[in-house]
Amino acid sequence: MFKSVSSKLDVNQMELAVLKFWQDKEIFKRVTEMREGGPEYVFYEGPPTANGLPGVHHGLARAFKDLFPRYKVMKGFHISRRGGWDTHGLPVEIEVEKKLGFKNKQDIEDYGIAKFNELCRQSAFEYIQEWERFTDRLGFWVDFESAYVTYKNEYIESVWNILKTFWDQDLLYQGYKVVPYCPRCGTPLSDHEVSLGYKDVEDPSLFVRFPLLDEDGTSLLVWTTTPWTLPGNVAVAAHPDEEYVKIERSYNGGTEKLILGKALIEKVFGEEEVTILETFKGKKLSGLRYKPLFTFMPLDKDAHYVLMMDYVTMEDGSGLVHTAPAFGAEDMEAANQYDLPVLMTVKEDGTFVQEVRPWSGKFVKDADPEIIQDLENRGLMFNVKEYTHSYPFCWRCDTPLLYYARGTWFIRTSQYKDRLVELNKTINWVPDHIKNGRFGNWLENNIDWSLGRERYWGTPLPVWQCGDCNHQVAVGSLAELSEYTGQDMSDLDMHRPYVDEVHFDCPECEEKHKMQRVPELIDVWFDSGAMPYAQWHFPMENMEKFEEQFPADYICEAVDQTRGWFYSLHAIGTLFTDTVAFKNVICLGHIMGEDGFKMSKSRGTAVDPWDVFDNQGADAFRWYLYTASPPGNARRFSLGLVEDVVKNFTLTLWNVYSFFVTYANLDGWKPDPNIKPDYNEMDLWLRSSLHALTRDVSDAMENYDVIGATRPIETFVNDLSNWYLRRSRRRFWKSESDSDKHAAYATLHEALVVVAKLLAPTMPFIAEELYQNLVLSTGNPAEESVHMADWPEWDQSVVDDTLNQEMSLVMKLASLGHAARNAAALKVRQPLAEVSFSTGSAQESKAIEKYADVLSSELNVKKVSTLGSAGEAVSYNLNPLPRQLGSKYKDQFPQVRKAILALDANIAAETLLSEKPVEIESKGEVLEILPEEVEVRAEAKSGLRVAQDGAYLAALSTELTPDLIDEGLAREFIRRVQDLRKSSDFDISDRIKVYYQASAKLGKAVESFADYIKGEVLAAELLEEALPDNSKTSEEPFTFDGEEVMVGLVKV
RNA sequence: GGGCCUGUAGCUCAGCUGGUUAGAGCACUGUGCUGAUAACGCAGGGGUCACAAGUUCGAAUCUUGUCAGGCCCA
Repeated sequence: MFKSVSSKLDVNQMELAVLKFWQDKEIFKRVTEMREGGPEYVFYEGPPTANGLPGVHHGLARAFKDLFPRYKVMKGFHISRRGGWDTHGLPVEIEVEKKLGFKNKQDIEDYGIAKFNELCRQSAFEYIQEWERFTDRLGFWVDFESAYVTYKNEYIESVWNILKTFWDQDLLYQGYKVVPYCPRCGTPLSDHEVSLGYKDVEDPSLFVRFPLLDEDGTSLLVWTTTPWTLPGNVAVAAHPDEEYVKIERSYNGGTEKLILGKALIEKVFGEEEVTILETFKGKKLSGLRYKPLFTFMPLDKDAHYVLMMDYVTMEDGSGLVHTAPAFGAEDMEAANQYDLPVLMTVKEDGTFVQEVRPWSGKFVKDADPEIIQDLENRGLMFNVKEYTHSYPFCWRCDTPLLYYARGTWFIRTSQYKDRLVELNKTINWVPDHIKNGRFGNWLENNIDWSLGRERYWGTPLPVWQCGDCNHQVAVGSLAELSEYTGQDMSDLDMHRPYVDEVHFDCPECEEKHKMQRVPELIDVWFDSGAMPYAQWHFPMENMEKFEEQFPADYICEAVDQTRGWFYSLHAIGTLFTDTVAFKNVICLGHIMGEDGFKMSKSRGTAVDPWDVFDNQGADAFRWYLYTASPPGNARRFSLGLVEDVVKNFTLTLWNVYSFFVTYANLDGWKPDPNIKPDYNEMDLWLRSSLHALTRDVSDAMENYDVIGATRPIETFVNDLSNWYLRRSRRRFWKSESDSDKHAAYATLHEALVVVAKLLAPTMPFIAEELYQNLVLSTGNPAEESVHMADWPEWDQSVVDDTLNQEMSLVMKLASLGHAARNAAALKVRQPLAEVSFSTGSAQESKAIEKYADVLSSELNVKKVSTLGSAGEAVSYNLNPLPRQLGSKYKDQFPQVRKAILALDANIAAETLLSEKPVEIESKGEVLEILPEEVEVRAEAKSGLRVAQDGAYLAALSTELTPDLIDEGLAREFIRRVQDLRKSSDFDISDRIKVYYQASAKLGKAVESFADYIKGEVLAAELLEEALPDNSKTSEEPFTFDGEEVMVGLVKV
């Protein structure tokens, strides 16, 4: 016996019971243990930070993370599924700052770094219980007990080891990075902070002459909106492939020559007439030297010439870009590429340095007018205008931000650019456009990884510097640090401020205790990217564990991680171990609110994941995420959308399942592998579909194609329910227990069990529920959980493509039959004498005969036939197929088409239907048109009711004989009795006596179909008598087709 | 401002290397079926395939530009 199943499903209750089962039986643990010794499949958990509540979007990532490990385990792989927590970084600090009401870094220093960091340490795990509860309820199996934590000493020590390795290879260096900087607060701002403070402001827009050294009277015309950066100028940038011109114009009573971008002549000169002397590519300007505007600063490198940069545009300005490396990111890039000097003309407080004598001590923006005046005086100013643009201000103090070069630490990733690109080519990206698009482009334009952060809560940069001779050493472990200090450092808390208190003697100049750690922490992305190594405390221990768990077979995060975790893993993998860190990656799009915009509380589009869990359940939540859109796309989300999954998929499956269990229990049926089922055509078709489904889902799983692994199951379950089961019901409830019944049960049981297994990775709860009842309650030997079972194999010999095609044709013809009935206003309960079908080809017509039984019972007709080529009932027309003919005849297609349509359709159709070609004449040429190049469409002549779709046609004879009418009445009668059985709460198998009193015509019909009626409604007797008092009856008589009847039922 | 992605029915999505009058499911209306079904079948309304230009015998599909949304970067 199977556990009896209600047709009503309480999803939440069912899932909670499954969760409890997993817990009680420690299924997750055992699933992992039982596969020990199997091949290893490696999954990395991209560590979240538990300082906020998990939301729907975390559900998305976790649902996708869970899928492939569950699948691979069923394929026999062993998987660790180790969890991890990201605990460092600015977001954690900001949360704590908010709580304490801090405004700036000074507040933190005043409060005390030790106390502050302690709060950060706690805050990083503030919602860890919520995360665990959420993860558990979603059914994401990940091992929290062994989870790695980025703030642990072992973790940090591994990170130090990697950095030390880089240091030894000269990959770690100090350099400049231009950052948005508030001169009043004395601090750089994060991108997030910068984006808070954009305002439209008016700034000067000036065109300045840069006179060429070797060509008197000729100047480069250079544009800038920040005059204060001009004293820092070291070069002018031009685009190598853009067109430039040298023009001549009158000036000061004589003439002058100016060089600028060709496209910008009008913008610059307006109405003024100028003579173009020469046009050339920017390349030609390369290396031209000009006279520096200012010479305040000493130069330690070559400067003041034209260089080639691709970022130069012809959008505005002059096409010649002033370059001051200290004050622009692109400028700094140029400086690195061309080895230009970096002139630090401005102090940290935003005033000019002493060397810039005329404006020394003046705030740079205030010096703008004086600089402009100075250039005017020297005849270098071409013109000055006002210019409105958007410029960032400090969100705290409203001071205009300066882009300003700060000293910081870098990793020389750009040196490995080619290798980064090369290794990326071996990674399987889903969707694949990320590989060469977003991620690939980012690698192609790789710049050195800016590693330093001037913050408090994070992994400290393990570089110590001598306060005397500036000698630096990198420290790769606590043991090394112990050696330097001569003290046991193994208990040191490696965070600030403790690590900063460690001093030791300088090995170079032997100054005592002069080695002091540099102030920086490292970018928190380095923490997460180091996770393949640091989670094992590699290389201090677990060497073999690391080898086994590296690289990852599969990782999955949202698309915002391209430059985050995906990059940090890849960069460290490439530089540290010269391999990829992951082989397959799914890059998810984000979750949107139901309006298609970012989910937002204020617009009311935010969804609490627990509402989904409690109402629709985790399975439907997951299924929606897998099937709604391709993984890389942004997807809309609302409770209603998940509800649709429950209604359309879960409940359909559940009802098939509950139908099966109900009847199997009634019949005492259980699977018996020793009985070979005697399958009928429907069974063969279903099994063929099932095995094809298993094949397709398996292939999709292997290719990380989530849609391909899910949507076909939906289609299958729909066909299972609405075609196989609907057409097979009688086989289950008929009274004989014959081999046909057994075959039906065996087929349905096999389908449900296989579907349960196919759903195990995606809908782990309902899969378990089905498996437990359908497999384990039979007592046959089996694994204890569907997740311990092996992934189903498919049998290619069972897959019959012809059968599948035939059946879909039959479905289509049935559909047309219904349409014809509908058009004739003849309800299905009214039997009809005959239906005829026509298809476009002789081949397809064979299926009509083969499946005549299915069609006749589905459509309630006595006879099924094929519309003959005799042609008495139909005429034909021809439809030339552009796909075939177009590609064959190209631009001749229109004429060919015309010629085909000009043929006598009936004659041509005869030929084509007998699979012979027809000839046409086009432009004097005789062409042979093949049967597969033309679709033959039948059209019914009069007297029949038809429905048609393309070449397919159903023709219904609508004539009603007295016998047919009586049978129709009998069926109406049956329908009323069945409704009454149901509303009287009789059991499906109850035998009854039927009493009735009917109007004359109906009474006669019931009498003549008495045996048929008794069989259908399980009646022992059918009596035209007064209704007994104890009978169940309807309040009113039933009326239909102008007849009337009272019915009373008594249980036997 | 740059890169990548997305835009097809009220909603969620298909539409393969160009091929007739652009499809499915949900929702809506009508109707039929049912001793599994919260369902299902059939029919109907609902589309300038975001917009514009181009290539082609033929464009939702290819090219270019514009607009809107998303993410990342500046």
